[in-house]
Amino acid sequence: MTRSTKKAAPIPSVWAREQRRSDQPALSREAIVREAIAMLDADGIEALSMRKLGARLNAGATSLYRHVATKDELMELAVDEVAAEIHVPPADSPDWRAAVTEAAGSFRTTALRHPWLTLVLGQAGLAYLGPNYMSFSERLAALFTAAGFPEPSRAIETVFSYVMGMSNAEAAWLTTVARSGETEADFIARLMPAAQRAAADHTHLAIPHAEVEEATTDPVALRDMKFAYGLEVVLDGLALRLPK
Amino acid sequence: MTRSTKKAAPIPSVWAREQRRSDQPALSREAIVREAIAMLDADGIEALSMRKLGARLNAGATSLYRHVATKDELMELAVDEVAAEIHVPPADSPDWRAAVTEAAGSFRTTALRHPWLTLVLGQAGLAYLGPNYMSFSERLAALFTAAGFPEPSRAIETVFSYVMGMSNAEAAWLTTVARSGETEADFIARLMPAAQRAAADHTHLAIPHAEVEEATTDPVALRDMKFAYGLEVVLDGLALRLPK
DNA sequence: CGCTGGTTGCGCACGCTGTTCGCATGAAGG
DNA sequence: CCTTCATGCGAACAGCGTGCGCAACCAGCG
Repeated sequence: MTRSTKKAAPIPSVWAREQRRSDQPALSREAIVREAIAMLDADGIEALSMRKLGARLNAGATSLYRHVATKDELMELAVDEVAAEIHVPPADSPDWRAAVTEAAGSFRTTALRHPWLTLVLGQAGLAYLGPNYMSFSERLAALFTAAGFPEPSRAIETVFSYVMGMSNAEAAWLTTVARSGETEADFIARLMPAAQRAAADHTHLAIPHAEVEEATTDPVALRDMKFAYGLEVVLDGLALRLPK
Repeated sequence: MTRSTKKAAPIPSVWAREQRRSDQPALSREAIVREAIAMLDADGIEALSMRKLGARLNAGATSLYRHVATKDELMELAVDEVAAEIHVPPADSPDWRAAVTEAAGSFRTTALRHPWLTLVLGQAGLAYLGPNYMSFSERLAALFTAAGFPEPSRAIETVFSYVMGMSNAEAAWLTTVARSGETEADFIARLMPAAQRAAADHTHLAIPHAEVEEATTDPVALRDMKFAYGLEVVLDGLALRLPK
């Protein structure tokens, strides 16, 4: 509590005036974005408000607007900041499939670490031209070009759509789990009876016993496997289109 | 204007009392959901508020809560209503690839007709157990099972993730275009110089001339082609996993 | 040293949101 | 006619993003 901003005196008095404390780093765009990301990660996308964010920075809500034009702009900054965490192997990697798998996995783990990422990305389309996001795109393009694809952007859109769709669904699921306050396995175990009952009328929706087993013991591994499976499918399909 | 709800008299007078008009279908869950979908389609997801929705139905905002528990529930109802528009061919179709292509295309056109669909779907994970959505899942499962996939849910998740990711990106793009008030081709033509300039520093992001040409003349066909391309890739990859 | 101009923080206020509560109305059943 | 019940809704609450104008500070200059 470096600054005690009690509202104390409702009467405007020169004497009872708070001193401007210039001890801490004050307010900066970097600090604001960093704290916003922390709040988004911790409490989800709808828990972030300019007022709460200001409070966490020992500042008033409207002070933020000196460094950030609008809340939407703040979200764009947060997205671009987080985009820096995505690792894309260099274009001269010997094995393009391994390299793409690495990039896709890196995007996924980033999206799961920041479950709001895909939501914000989906809401604003291609309006994100932040430097980190552009360099991410650039590296992807280099990778697919080096792999020998005649139309790399087609291949990129295909694999990226899959990765995005899967990550988005997983992030939404993890958000639901987090809100329940239980572990993923416990949450699944609790919901399973209801799911079985709902699937009872629909012949083809039955869940195999083995999957129920794994979902309640190691749900993380199950999700990892599902993601890897679909990615292999997409890469197999793409490999067919590589000129020999 | 069947009911003129002027606030007229601030003094509660028995004489100046509005007659309860029971001429129109009044208020019903169906009517509310239908009108909500209309508003969502017309003005986007953030333009829908309970007050505006009530006004469109010649009703007060809080009256809606007699038929709908909360706004989130209303969105779930809207999603399920719209899910009925998705067409999935019967399981005994002779050509499974054609059938899946049809289903995927139907999902995409539905998602583009209601650009808020993927947003809502992504925000709430698997919490959607509406009857229409379940029957959609059931039909998909039947289709992939009949096609001969040993683990149909793997295949479904793969192709659905792709379709979802692609549709979401397209819907976001179309929303941006719609907000500009221009046609898609005009919008692209206007943004192209900026895009070229932004890509100038990034060697691998150059956009082929042919694509620029088509994007500014027939953007719809270009998007159709991109979607079809990626879908073929995924289906090729899946076909490799079909037991011969 | 004093003055001045620009930057930064912020209290206030506006219009909007989802939702709760309690009351008033009309229809239905006895 | 009286009672019960479902329905509509006005008022109110807490919260939101954000524009405005003032107060406090810092840098540079005379």
